Amino acid sequence: MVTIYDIAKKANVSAMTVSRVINKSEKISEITRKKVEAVIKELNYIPNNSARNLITKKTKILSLMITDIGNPFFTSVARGAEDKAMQMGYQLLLCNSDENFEKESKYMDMLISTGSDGVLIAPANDNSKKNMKKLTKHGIPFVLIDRRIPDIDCDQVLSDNEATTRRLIEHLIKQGHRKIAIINGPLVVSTARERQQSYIDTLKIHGISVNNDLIKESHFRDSDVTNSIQELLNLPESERPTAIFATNNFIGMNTMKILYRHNIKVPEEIAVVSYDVPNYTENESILTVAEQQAYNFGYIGIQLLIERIEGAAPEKARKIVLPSEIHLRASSLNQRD
Amino acid sequence: MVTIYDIAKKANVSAMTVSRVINKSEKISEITRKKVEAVIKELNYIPNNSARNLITKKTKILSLMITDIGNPFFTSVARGAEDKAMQMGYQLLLCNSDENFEKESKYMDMLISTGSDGVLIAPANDNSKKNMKKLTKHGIPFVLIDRRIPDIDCDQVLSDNEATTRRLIEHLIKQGHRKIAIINGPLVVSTARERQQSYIDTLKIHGISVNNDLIKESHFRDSDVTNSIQELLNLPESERPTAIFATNNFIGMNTMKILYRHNIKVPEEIAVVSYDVPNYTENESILTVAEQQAYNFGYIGIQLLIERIEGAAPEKARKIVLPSEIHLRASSLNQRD
DNA sequence: CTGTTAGCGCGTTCAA
DNA sequence: TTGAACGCGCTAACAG
Repeated sequence: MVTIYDIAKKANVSAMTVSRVINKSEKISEITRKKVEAVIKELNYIPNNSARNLITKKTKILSLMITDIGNPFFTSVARGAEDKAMQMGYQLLLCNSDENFEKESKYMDMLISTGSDGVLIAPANDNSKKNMKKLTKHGIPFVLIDRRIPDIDCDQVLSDNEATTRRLIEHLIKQGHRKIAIINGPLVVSTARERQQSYIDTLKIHGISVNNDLIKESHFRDSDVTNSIQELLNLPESERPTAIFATNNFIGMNTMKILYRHNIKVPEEIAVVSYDVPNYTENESILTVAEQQAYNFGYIGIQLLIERIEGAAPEKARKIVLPSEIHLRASSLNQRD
Repeated sequence: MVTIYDIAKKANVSAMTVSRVINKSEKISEITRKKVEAVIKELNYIPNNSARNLITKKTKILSLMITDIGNPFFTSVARGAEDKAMQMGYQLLLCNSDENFEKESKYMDMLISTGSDGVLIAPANDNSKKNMKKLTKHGIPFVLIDRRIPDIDCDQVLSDNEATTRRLIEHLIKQGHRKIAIINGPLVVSTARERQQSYIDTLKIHGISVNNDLIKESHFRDSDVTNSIQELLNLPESERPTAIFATNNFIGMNTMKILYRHNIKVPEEIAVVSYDVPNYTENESILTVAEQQAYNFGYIGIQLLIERIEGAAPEKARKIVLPSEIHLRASSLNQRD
């Protein structure tokens, strides 16, 4: 391995001078700089980051903690994060928590050990608070995306859960629906809570009483909605929903799949709307969706994070809310429209 | 920051003993081990990898170089890679080359500097050979996935391009098609070449002459097939294809989209088959596809890589070929079937 | 089984 | 503008 000492010897300078050249110090004569640079190129020297990190405590590595890169939403988040990180000279470590606090914790230790300069995180659930405290204790800045955590005050990039849900539900109401079911993720996740609250509030505003039999809790990942839908279908005619609000893309996709299996016509028998889109690369779906700015969650998140790391951020935590765009499609539109 | 010395002092042992406990050395008495572990937990100690790497020359970081995490194929690859890496105690650095050699090179320098223990790479194209040589020069093992590179002998995980293409084309021939077009990626990519060769060979075997007007070169990413399809449609009736073979998922998806825009009925007017699937999370498409074991490309690739890194691999390079599974769907099936 | 010594490659601090 | 000494946190090699 080539070290600064090898360079120093060959260039007839001290190691320190070489170090200065590498770190683009100003206080180097043009002549010695050229000389050292020549030797560096000649010997194909690449600095040892481990040694450097040991002193500077900086790695130029950021961690991206998401629940699953397989979810198209997070795939786009990752792409946005990656683009910004690369642009700013950082590299990105990928972590999939699978909505699991323990797995998240394990990653957390690894990324602290590696010396991540910062973490962009969509926390598994409210328990993740412990992991956030751990980061704080280790002096590692983090930015929350998609999901907030009670009592954690930090930079955040969030969806407009209240407004988007309201628009989705009001759309259904306008289509004549009064019995609207919600199939949600676990309520230990902030987005699930906020979407559910907005669902309830919107119904009430429009004078529709909330029926708890129409509120189902499933999972955002591995969202097996078979039982939920079966229960909805088993309800007496008077209660049976004419529309379903799926609170994330997987739930939306699986809801469509299961309804299809039950030979239930969408939207004639049951209309469906989904928060977030099942597939960001395709656009031919019949599903009415609220499309989030997934890419920007990552891109802006990393931007906030780097500003924080490099001391370019205001002391006060920043909260960015990214509005969604609703695409009305066949799954929720009456034919007469 | 808590160091092994803090632990040592509090546990009344030497730093070395603490180090041994951390590294799960066998030669530690049960009693001292428990004692040390207790203090580690109490002080929330997390090892500093930079310091450790400085000595061991290992970072426990692997890099995954793919062309685009936004491509569902590579998303699954990434998930498989991540799972195996995590399981083996490694972390994964994500790199998107965007099918671009220059971008790949830039990442290459970064990951060498960071000290990746190894690289799992789907190379941008044949030019990537230079980057492979660079890795070799720096003693960094790598495993090629999806795409091979001429004259580079190393562990590889590849698709069965020849056989899968042949089965796809023979399926079309059996459906009565004789004028079969191919919309391909750039021929500087091995998979494009192999799929095209197999397409040509299969036609010849079945006594169908190859018409160069039916061979179109597009891109695997940003695959704008508008022109290619326009040209195909402009062909005189006698030459106009009755079927299209799309050589990757994006091309397949976009082909469907453009045909739809042209109001061309699939499969009645033009049948379509695609190598690789546009969406791994959904299964309701009408597109006939060859589904690759994307997850295993990543999972097995990382396995080979780690074996190589840890000296557990045979000297001879290993070549794993993962067969695809063909799903026959409406886009290529005659109604009378 | 445990401890001591030395040094990994580099940047900080200070002196020249 | 340049250099010498020191130490970051840890582990290899050896000694006990």
